[in-house]
Amino acid sequence: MDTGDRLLTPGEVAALFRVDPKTVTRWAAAGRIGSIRTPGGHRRFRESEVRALLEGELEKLGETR
Amino acid sequence: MDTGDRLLTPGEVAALFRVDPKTVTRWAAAGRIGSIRTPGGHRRFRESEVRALLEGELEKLGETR
DNA sequence: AGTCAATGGGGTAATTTGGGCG
DNA sequence: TCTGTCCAAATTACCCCATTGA
Repeated sequence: MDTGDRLLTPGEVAALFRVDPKTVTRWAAAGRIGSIRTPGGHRRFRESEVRALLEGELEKLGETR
Repeated sequence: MDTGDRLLTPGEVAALFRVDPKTVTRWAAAGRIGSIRTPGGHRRFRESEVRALLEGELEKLGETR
């Protein structure tokens, strides 16, 4: 499985959780989710970590998507 | 199987059923409806599941829309 | 170089949560 | 048993505009 290194933008993560991109930024600032910074200061998130958070919740619904 | 449907907020689900958002929260807490949590603790609901529940009840009334 | 969508930062509404009460 | 409401605290959404990314 090599899906672990792909980076997601704040907007992509926000869409997965159905929240505002700004909210994802706050999660990063609060340390709830790890984030990488571009030289320009924009945040990027590891897909593996986001998937883990999301699917960790989805499994409670009995679906594998 | 790809059930990649959107997620709904408590308020949106409440509007569909014409109930108070608090009631939707109780449904989730009682396991009557599946729910996932944002890292901040807010609930999100699967549109497909909500629709299924809603349509299922509407059919009992012989309604198509 | 120049366009345009997305992001960051700051500040302010709106929503959600959880408990308890009726 | 199920639902609506009041409350305080926490989380999230929307507004601005300068900067970054593609």
